[in-house]
Amino acid sequence: MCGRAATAPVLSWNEYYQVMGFDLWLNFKPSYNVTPTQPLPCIRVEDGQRSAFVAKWGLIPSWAKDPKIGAQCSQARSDTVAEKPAFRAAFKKRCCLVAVTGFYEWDQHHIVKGRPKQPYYFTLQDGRPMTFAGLWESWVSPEQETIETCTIITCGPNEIMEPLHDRLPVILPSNLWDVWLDPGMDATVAGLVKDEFHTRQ
DNA sequence: CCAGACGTTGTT
DNA sequence: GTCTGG
DNA sequence: CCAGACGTTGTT
DNA sequence: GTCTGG
Repeated sequence: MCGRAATAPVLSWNEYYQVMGFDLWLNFKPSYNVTPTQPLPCIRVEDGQRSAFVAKWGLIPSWAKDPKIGAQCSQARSDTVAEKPAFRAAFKKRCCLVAVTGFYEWDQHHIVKGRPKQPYYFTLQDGRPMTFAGLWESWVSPEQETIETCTIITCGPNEIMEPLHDRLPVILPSNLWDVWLDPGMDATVAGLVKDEFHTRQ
């Protein structure tokens, strides 16, 4: 992973879809700056098969009366996600991958360090898309409209992020995708939260 | 018992 | 849905 | 987090 | 200044 002053992603979405192994995804409109409540491309396992879906960023728990809570549930801390009422149900049964080409993070220490106030764009060093550990949820509105949402897991910073910011999305290497997606592997998943989340990528 | 929260971030 | 605070 | 708004009405 | 929406 590396950070640079914010610029455009390095992979086209067509290339991205190919790398991720999915067909072109007609109902997702790529964006250079996704914000909470906007759609993100996700991957989950249904009947033992990976499938792609689009979910609004910002998890709305199934019990929510007001969907606005979703905007505040755009991230879930790795150290508490298993217990928090808003996330624990999804954590047990609805882990997903969130697929992006990169992400922005603002410089938390710009004033103290005398740096310009600006966001940085982070990608993997080789420019491949990256895959966040996420959760998804399904919420039914009073009008019986179903809304699928997602959140991303965050952990502490690695050595690259640390000078800029104290949080970092959990980026799963490809050998952990199936582990994270397996709904039957609670113990392993819990282990991931405690251990792998804090390793460096 | 009922009512209300349920989350993250930041903080010169 | 489930927990906490009053 | 940042960006952008920042009002009024009504009241089974 | 502070809240809301993205």
